[in-house]
Amino acid sequence: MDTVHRPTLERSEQERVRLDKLASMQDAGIQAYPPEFRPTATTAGLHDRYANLPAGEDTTDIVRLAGRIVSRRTSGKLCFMDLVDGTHGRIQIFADLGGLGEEAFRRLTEWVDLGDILGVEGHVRRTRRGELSVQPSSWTMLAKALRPLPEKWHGLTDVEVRYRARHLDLITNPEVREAFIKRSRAVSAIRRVLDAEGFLEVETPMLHAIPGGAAARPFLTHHQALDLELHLRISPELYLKRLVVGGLERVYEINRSFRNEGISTRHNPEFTMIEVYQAYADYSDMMTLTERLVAAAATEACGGTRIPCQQHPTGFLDLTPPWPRRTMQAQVDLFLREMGHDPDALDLDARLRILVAQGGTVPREVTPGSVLAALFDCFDSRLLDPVFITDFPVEVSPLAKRHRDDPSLTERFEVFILGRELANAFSELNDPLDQRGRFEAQAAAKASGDEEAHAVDEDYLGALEQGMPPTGGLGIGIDRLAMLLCDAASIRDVILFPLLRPRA
RNA sequence: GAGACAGUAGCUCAGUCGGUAGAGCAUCUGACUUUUAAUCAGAGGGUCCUGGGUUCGAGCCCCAGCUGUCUCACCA
Repeated sequence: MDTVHRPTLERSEQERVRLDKLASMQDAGIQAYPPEFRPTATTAGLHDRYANLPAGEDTTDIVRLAGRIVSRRTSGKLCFMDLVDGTHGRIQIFADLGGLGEEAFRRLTEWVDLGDILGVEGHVRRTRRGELSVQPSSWTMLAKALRPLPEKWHGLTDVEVRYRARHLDLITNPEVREAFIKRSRAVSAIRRVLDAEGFLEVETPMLHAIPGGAAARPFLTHHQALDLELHLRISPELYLKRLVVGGLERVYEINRSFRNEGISTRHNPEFTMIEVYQAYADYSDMMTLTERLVAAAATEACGGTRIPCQQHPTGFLDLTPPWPRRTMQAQVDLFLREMGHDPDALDLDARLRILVAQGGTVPREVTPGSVLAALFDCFDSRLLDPVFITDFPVEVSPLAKRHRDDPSLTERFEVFILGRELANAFSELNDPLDQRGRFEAQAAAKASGDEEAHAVDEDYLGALEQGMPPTGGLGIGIDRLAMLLCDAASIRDVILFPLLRPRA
């Protein structure tokens, strides 16, 4: 923890040494933080360009290279350093007395510490031991590091410090950097697919007077000038559908949403979703869209749709479309049969008893639909391979359109992978009177103590009354998708700065 | 919100039965012009998470607190 929180006046021995070196540079009239250095090469670029340079071979090619010094080996009149840059290659700096001259070499060994950002200019060569190197004729301190790096072999392992001081984590642990690059690639692949299909990326408010679009406890905040209680959004859904009413027939938002709930390996209070709305589409269109988006993300981030996975018994996770589609009823029947029950012989009371025996949450209002959903929740963690669970009961789906063949169900699905919900989608409810009725049922639940129930949103109802075309809507958890692609056990491994309690 | 586990040098970690605080890397000094976890010799570096308690004596035992991790609950 000292790495993170140390009063600036209390310096460790190593920090005092570095401050002394800084002072010594300043005494010599040399800037430790100069304004400019233009590299002409990158570490990865040099490895590409000189891949075939034989060991022991020298070139006359002069390059300017900049990056962080992560390792150093001095040997009398030689000094080997490893320099790392943003392309995340590693190039050896082969500094010698002959190449630098006496003063520059002495200053190098005197002033340069592990962790400093250095610029070097020199020629490219490959050493007899086969290490591609730059032999500098000059060097420039670009940023003196006043704190030491974590240990070179074990790196930084203390998870608390890794999250609080993510910069150290990124410098030290290459796999961490790789994970965030994968996440970024996945998101840009999703953008490319949607942009190519004519979707418009939009931004909607994060400050909501009425939090809607999901069942969740919101964060509260306050606007001074308007003297207004506001909530951080729990979902952008209702605003996005207003845009569809307004004629923006294909929209999406990659959004940060906020839910005032517990923190776990699968939950961060602020998290990233993508929501997509497409007019004149329904939930089966959203299923194929989900498959396209996830496949594109996996291909871009991992090079394919079959990816390594420690949590899967086979060691792999196959995301290749198409994925099976199964109604919630059929899935629950499967579970019940696995337990030795005959689903057709179970009445509501019997199902309720099984629910209680399984340790499930008994719904506030016991109906066939709510018990079905509660039973499903008992077992959903078993769904490892991608599967669409479809046709949710209307009671638990206040924003989804009723099923065309069964008004007690909705045209809704969720995608489960590794026992976790990855996506949630439906044919959007565009019947304003039905929607009003659903809101009122939610409001009644809220009045009887359900803190997460939906409130009646008159502005949204007004928009629906204007007429929303039949629309398919889809939400995908980006953090959870990133977890899959990165084979990460914790959501904190794919969120750069997960929420932690502040240190005093 | 509940339980289990953890916190010792800049980093990674030992620390026996309660009896002077340890190692490796890093740092400092010295040697070395082909090293790459470089090597060799020497040195410095500690609020043992915090606060109480027990004890002649606490890194170690007890209590409380702080922070984190995991599991559970709520949820995506």
